Amino acid sequence: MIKITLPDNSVREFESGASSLDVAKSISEGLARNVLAAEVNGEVWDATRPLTADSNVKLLTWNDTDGKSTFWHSSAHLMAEALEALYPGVKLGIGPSIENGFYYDVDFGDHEFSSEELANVEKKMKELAKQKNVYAREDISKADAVKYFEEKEDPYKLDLLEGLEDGQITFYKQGAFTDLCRGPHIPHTGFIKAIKLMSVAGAYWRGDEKNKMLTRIYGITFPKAKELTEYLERLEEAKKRDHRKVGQELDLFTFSQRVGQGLPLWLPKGTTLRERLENFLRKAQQKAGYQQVVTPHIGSKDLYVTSGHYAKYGEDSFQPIHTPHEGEEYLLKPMNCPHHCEIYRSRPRSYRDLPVRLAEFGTVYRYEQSGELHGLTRVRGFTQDDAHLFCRPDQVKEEFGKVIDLVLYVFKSLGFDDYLAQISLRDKEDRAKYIGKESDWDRAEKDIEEVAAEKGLKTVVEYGEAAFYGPKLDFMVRDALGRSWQLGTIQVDYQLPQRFELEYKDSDNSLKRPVMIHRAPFGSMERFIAILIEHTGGNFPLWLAPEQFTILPVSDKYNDYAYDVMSELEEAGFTGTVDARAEKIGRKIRDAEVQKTPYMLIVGEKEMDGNAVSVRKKGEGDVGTMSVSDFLALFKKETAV
RNA sequence: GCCUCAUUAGCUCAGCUGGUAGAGCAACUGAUUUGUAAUCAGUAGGUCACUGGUUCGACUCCGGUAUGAGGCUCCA
Repeated sequence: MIKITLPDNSVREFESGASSLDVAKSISEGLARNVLAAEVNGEVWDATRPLTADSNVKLLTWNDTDGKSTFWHSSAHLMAEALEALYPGVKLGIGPSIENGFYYDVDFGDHEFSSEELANVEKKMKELAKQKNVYAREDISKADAVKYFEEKEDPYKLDLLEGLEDGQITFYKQGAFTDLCRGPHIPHTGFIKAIKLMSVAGAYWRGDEKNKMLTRIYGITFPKAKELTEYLERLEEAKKRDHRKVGQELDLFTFSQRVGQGLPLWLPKGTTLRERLENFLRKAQQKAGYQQVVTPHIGSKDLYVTSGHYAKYGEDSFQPIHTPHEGEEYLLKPMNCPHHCEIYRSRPRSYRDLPVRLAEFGTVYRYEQSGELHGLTRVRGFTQDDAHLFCRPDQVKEEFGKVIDLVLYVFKSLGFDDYLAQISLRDKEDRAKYIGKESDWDRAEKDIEEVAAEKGLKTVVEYGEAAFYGPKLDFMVRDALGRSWQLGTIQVDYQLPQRFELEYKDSDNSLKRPVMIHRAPFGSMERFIAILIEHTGGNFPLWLAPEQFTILPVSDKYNDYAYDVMSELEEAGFTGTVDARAEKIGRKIRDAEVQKTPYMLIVGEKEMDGNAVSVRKKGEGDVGTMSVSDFLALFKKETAV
């Protein structure tokens, strides 16, 4: 007999060889019907795999992340089975689960697989799912595995096998399909009730562009049809909120072929939104002791040779601009830090001056591969809400902590409540891609980890995600649709101060080297606004809305009064317009609603006589008539950040 | 940059297997003076992304280029 300990610490006894599924059955049949996999001593196993020793068992269902990923991984196998049935001779690459569903990379040989064929594959999958084929695990020797795939002439699986050790290789079989797979899998295909193949895309074998391009088929599956419907509805909602679409509808920004790809043009309303955000941050930074600076959009090539960026990115950047006669070379600035370093150097600094905090909404230009460009989230010219903090080594932790406070204040003010801090450290093996002294790195990495812990941040550590000059703390926020975005970043840097020979006179009269902290709470204005648009669906908080109110006169007899009210509101610092068109009030309301204007003020006979406005709130409707001064008070209260 | 797909009026989209284009909204003109989500009528607007080719004839078929979309790779 073996002892199985469940998460609630209860212990049950079973005969050796019983499976997690048997454990589930002993609790309830209903549970057994929903068990997809089990976590056995911290490792995810097939629910059907025999337990042969005392173990801690956690049963995994659809509600567990690992349960879901097992479900989707098994779905990938199901799709592979359908593909083999429909397209004999296809070669299979890898088929993992992903955040939303799964994919399988397939080599169709000469056949060009088109998205129109997806429905057919889906049908076959449904057919196979109904057969409730069991996913069977089998240990196999490396030699036998190689033999199997040699006979099948599958170069990709053979490639994978090369990296595996004998004795650790398993096959999984369901129905007529056998795959090299570590597992685990759900008990049988019958669990997969709702299937949707989403799209087809190209993907290089092993993600290396030197390798052959395979056809990647994305799909998603669910244990219930209703969940698939809900998922598709969420996708629809995301599509509706796409910042590229909303940006066009609300006249925020545009692109022009003539200007160039990846170079956004900000329209008046978008500019207002952007300036409101900048002013908000400027104010917060002023309070936190930052000083605003302005630097040019280009800089001598030498500046970037000094910073080390030219060596690393020169080839993959916009190429230098040459002066006509002197043969000088300038680069469009890809970042602001070198310029800020020179500002630091502009005069001798004392230890009493530090920290020096230089902030700039600095526009930078980076050559991004054409295929990478995407709306406002990935562009070639963008503005960073940048700042560089020059401090003494003993101030690093405190300064870093203050930056965290600022970033969190920004998130809170803008309604991003769900976030995670990612500590980005060096790659554990490949150290060649980083510059600077080992001891500096060690210290910086340690500082970041400590401050994050002291601030009580929810963190994850990612190795290999550091910048080439130092470790980072990146904030990942989750938006209203549950999608995760990387926003603000804070980076510790010992390298640039050294390369630029930055110094300060310490209390003992010796020259010391300051430490730099790079930080950007928004990241870039462009990207942040894109995320904000999708987070809010274009329904910006009142204090950010480009047009905060529209005054709607019932007829042109009241236009003069409408303009009077507008002046009064504008004088109080708010922005809006009068819709003076010869349209009916219903039409004016509709247009203001479509433009997502937060407040509509309807004025006619009554209002003019009483120096009042009828207030209509977007999405809510009529909220009654009030005097202009009462409305102003309400407005002021609501725009306070 | 690579793979796949797309590009028709300012916007959203029709246009069957080749016979040079159409709607709704927007714009403009006129009428209407309007009370909480679209007033009516008229006018104008397109080298069908660009560029080669096949054809008696190309929006339609084929090649190239540009731009966009979904991926891959990349991201100071």
